[in-house]
Amino acid sequence: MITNRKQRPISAEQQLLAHHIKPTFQRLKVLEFLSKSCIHPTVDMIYRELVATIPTMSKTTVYNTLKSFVDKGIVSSLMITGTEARFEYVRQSHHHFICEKCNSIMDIVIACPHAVKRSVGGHTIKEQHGYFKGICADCAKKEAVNEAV
Amino acid sequence: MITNRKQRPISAEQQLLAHHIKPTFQRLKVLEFLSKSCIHPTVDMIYRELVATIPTMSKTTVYNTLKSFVDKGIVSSLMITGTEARFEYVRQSHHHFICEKCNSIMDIVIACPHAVKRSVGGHTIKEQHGYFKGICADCAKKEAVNEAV
DNA sequence: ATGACTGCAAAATATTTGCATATTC
DNA sequence: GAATATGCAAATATTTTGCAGTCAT
Repeated sequence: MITNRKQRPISAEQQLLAHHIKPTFQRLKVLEFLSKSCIHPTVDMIYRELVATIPTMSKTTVYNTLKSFVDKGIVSSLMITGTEARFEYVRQSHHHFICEKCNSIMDIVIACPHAVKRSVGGHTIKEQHGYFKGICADCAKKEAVNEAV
Repeated sequence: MITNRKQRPISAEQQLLAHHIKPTFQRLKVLEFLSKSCIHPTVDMIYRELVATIPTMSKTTVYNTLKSFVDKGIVSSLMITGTEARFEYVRQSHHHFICEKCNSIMDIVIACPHAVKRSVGGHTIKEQHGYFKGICADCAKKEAVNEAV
C-alpha cells in the first residue's frame, strides 16, 4: 500500500505527483508493482512482470523509471546479492536478511541505534543500510529433513 | 598486516595454509595487496595493480582467487557502490561509509548491538553488514569552499 | 510546436565459463 | 603423471547511452 507522510493511503498517481514525477502509464505500473511486491525484485523481474500485460514495455524504461524513483527517494536500491540490483518501495526503515541457499530477501524490523544518526565520524549520513546473510528458517528446516533421511 | 586468531602477525603464506588454500604466487600477491590496502578495491583495481609487476596475471585468476578467499572467509565482498563488487581483507567487524560524491569507502568502527547476534527472526546469521551513504567530511568541506566563492 | 518520455539497438561494463597450457607435489 | 592452478578467449549478464519516434500539453 502507498501512504503519504501521515500514513494515509494515497494512489500511486498522487505519490508521483507529490514527488514531482510526471505520472505516466509506465511509471504508475512500475510503482504499483513495487508497492505490492515483497520480493525485492530485480530490473528483470519487474520488466518480465509488466511486459506480460504491456507488450511495448522496455527494459530501458524500467531502468529510467527506477532511477528517477531512487533519486526522489520513493524507492531504494539494494546491492546485496551479487551483481544484480534489487529494488523495494520505501516504507518503514528496516534491515534485510539474505538467504545464501534460496537467495530470498526478507525484511527484518529491529531496533537499531544508528538509524537515527545524522552523521558518523564527521561524515553526513543520508541513508543507513543493514543486512544479514545466512540461512533462512525455511532452508534450515529443509536441510534438517534431508539429513534425517 | 595479517594476523592469526591470537592477533599475532603471520605471513600471507601462513594465512593461506591456515585456511587450506594452496599458497601460489598469484594468490599470495592478491592477499598481500588486499591486506595492505584500505581502499576496498574492485577486481579491476587489484588486477591493474598486480599486472604492473606480474605481466602474465589475468583477471580470471583475480576472480578465482577472490572467490576462494571469500568462500574461506579471509576476505569479504561488498556490493554497495553500484554494479562493481569491492573487496576487503577481513579484520575487526565494522560498518562502512560510502561517499556519494567521491565514491570512496571508509571503515566505520561503532558499537552495534546486532554484531553479536547469532540469529534474527528465526534465521541463522553468518554475516552482518552495515553501511551508511552520504557526503564525506572531505567533500562537505570542498562544497563549503566552493559556495563561499 | 515544444519539451519530456519511451523504446529499440548498440555500446559499455562486469562476471562466468570452457578449455588448453602450465605448474606443483 | 595426476591433480590443481592459470590465463586466454568467448560467452553471458547487467547497465548505460544514442537516437528516432511518440505523446502530452
